[in-house]
Amino acid sequence: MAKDKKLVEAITPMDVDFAQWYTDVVKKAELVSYSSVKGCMMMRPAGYAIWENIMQQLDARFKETGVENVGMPLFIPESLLQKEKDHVEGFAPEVAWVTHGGNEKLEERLCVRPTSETLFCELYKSIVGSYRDLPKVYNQWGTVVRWEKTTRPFLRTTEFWWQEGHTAHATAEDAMDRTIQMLNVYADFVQDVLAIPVLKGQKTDKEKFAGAEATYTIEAMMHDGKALQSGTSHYFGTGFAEAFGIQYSDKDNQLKYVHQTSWGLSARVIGALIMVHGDDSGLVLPPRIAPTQVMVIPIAQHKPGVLEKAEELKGILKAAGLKVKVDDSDKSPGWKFSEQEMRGIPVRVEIGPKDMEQNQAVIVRRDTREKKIVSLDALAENVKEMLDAMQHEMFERAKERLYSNIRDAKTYDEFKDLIANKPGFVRTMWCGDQACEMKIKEDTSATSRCMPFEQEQISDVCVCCGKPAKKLIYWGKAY
RNA sequence: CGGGGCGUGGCUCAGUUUGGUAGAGCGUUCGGUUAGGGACCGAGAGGUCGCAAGUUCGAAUCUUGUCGCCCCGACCA
Repeated sequence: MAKDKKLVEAITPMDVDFAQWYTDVVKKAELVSYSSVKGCMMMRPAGYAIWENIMQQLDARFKETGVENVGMPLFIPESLLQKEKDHVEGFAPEVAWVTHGGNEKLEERLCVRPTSETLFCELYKSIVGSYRDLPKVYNQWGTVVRWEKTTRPFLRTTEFWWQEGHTAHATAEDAMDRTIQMLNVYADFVQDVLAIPVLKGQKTDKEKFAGAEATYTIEAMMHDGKALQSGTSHYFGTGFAEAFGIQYSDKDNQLKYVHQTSWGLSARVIGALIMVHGDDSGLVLPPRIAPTQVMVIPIAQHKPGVLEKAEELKGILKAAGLKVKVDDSDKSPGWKFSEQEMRGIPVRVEIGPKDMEQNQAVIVRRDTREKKIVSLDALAENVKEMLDAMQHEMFERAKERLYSNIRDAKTYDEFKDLIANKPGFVRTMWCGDQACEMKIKEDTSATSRCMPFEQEQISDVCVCCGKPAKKLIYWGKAY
């Protein structure tokens, strides 16, 4: 067995420099390339295929709940953006403006959508008149632009891929139900498919979406203990409806404002996939999201029959419903192994002359590197079993890491010590006062992540000011 | 927007202190040998040194300006 370092010489080890490790993995797995516009990334086939799988599987889940897809404009007139006060204040600092069409200066400048609440409001105003028109549960897949100061592939880019759902309902209850329903869709998807455990809860007023009455979030913990907000669902009440005049005639013949929601999940979750599951050899993809689940690697492929056998195995595995490729490139086997590992392909099948003599193949699991010699007659069953075990154990491992890195603090000294010296989240009681939130951020650079739905009383007083506690809340350093 | 770093073949970089007309490794192309953890030999292709102005007989190197990127902080999915 060769020295391990040879396998990964191109990737900076996580422990040495986590940020550099992340960048290396993104590049070596060929997920993206940088474009000539700062913060705009070009998603390459390996990266886009992951996003395609996310879109397909999430979209299917949306549609089961009655979501309909639409396509909305890229541009928003300044006047439209400005209709909701909190919203425009929140987004104005980071929008890109179009001032010219061809050579003509525009009478009114247009912003490139940073999010599309205002556009959906414009649409709903024109198509909702009666309670019979409700609810409207629309979603769009697309990109938006936010002029970020600093950018990193997937985690924070100027233009990013996402979906944004926007709904209008007759009652506050219906809107709130939808808000929570979509948060649960996100949580289930991220946990079941991406194998990333999340904490569900509500954002504080300080952290909530510009224009929302309440924001709910799923928070994931990266390998370095930092938080990544991985999906959000907002309850708007009638704020936008009042600003945009979206009213309907109810059964009682009264004119009423609609109650709205919006919810979004972005390609940022690919960053979470990398930072939750990746290791020093590169990406590790959960089988359910991997664009290629099995790579068949022929050994000594020039020898008669080897390539043919590899293709035959691919056929068998495909017939069993798996996504399979054969690496028939003119590289050495060692190269191909490393390549498969960097790209995070869950299982590889090694097939060479020695195996063929014995009607067997070697199958290797990406996350644990567990090797198994299996009879070709039972190949598909064994590979499937391995994929299932991997999916399951990846989630369990991540969950174990998440919960073992959440610590309770009752006093402020304890809190500061934990934030400074331990990776992960800290759980405390909080008085609900924004002043304490600001002080904590000032003192420790940690921000509130969420107030979990399952509330407990772990102390009677706020960890910061000592006043009576109102909420159990998670804190952490965030991406 | 503050702090730090960096712009030289596709990539990573050396050369800049002391000015003399551009180099290495990797990749790539062709030919051959190899093959169970990043194989090897031989031959080739590929660069107005980020951009602009200046100093000089002569600038990758010195001066001034400018643009861009990366990393760390303040804000966001």
